[in-house]
Amino acid sequence: MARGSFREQVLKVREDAIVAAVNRLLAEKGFDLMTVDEVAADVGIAKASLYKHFASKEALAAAAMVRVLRLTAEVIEAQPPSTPALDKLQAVTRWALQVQLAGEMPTLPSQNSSLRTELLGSKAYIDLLMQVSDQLGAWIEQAQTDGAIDPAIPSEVVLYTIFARACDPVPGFLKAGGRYDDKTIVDLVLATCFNGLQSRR
Amino acid sequence: MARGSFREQVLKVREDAIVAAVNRLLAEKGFDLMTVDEVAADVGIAKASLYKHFASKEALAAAAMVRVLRLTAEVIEAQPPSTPALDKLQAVTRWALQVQLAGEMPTLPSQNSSLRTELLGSKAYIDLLMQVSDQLGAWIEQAQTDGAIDPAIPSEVVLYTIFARACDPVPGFLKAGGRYDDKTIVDLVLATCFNGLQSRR
DNA sequence: GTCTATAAATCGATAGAC
DNA sequence: GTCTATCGATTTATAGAC
Repeated sequence: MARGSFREQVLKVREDAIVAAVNRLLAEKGFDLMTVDEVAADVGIAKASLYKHFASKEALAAAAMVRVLRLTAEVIEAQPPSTPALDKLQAVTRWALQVQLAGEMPTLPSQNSSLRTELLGSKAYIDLLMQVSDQLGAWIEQAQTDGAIDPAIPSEVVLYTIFARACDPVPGFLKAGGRYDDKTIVDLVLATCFNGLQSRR
Repeated sequence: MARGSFREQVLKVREDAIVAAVNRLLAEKGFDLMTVDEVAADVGIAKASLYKHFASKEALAAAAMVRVLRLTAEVIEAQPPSTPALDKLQAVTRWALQVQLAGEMPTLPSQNSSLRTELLGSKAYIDLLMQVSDQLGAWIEQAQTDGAIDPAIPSEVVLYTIFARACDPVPGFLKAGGRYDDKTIVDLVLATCFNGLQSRR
């Protein structure tokens, strides 16, 4: 049992390294431009070895998405219960923007059908996605009850709008411009998202 | 001259058909998943003939982007001068959301470097991009002077935020949900963008 | 300029030895 | 499980006849 467990741990460490590499490459180049050869080279193993761990390129991407959803769930759970719902939502959104700005947010093309199939077939992915959505959804409705978030906006729209910050191109544009540091960019985008472009009087 | 002009017109019609097909395919599948074979089949000509009109796949994409920028410039010019700047900005943003929702907004991966090179090397693209940016930028600063748009937000951030509505995934998600018609979706996303998620009191 | 046919390169995936 | 070597399919791009 001890040797089996050790072996499993070695395996897990290697698979973690693979998923981390996939995560980085997905964030850098996206799914279509990421090649399995690159992933193998990045991890330092042969491509055939990689396919002993993951059945396909789509499975690699799904594993990276599960990883980032797990991190998201952890950030959600780390929010103090006494905090107002709006603040929790902003904190999670801020975290997502920071991850994206750090070049560590994997991005998937929603058009790719083979990828969609793989994701929808992954129980770990679906379960985590529902868990995250449910928790954020509860906060959204609480914030709307509080009057902090506009009750006229369907909670579904609020959820999608927050989710979309993870692949918002605006932070990248502002970073490329070089006029603002990361914290300022996050503050600007977060404020634009929650306050809107129009003046508040 | 007349025959030459006629020939040129025939050529132009064919090239317009090519660019329209590219535009549709870019909107549907994105640059990486769009193949030149598909474009040729869609237009109804051989692939080799296509390459007589455009030098590369990147050149095809650039032509589609020039097309949509031209349309954008037309929409901008069609705004009545007496309209308040904020209303003009909202009208243009609304138009972009409608085009995207209709599946006619070409989308390019900002990560692809060969594509970036092609776009930056296209004078027509750069000129139109600057023209559109300058006109929108002037309206943004006017709206900030009016107090309609928050003067605390750098105009650059406002511009990027409006530009980003052209590739916002939220309209597509809402459409896939099937609970709202196109006009409602546009209204919701537009309101979220300009008013923000938080309540206005 | 349009076609058929094919070159040239890339990439996902696998065979088979160790 | 890891490796080397390679298959098979796809895709961009071009050659050459008409």
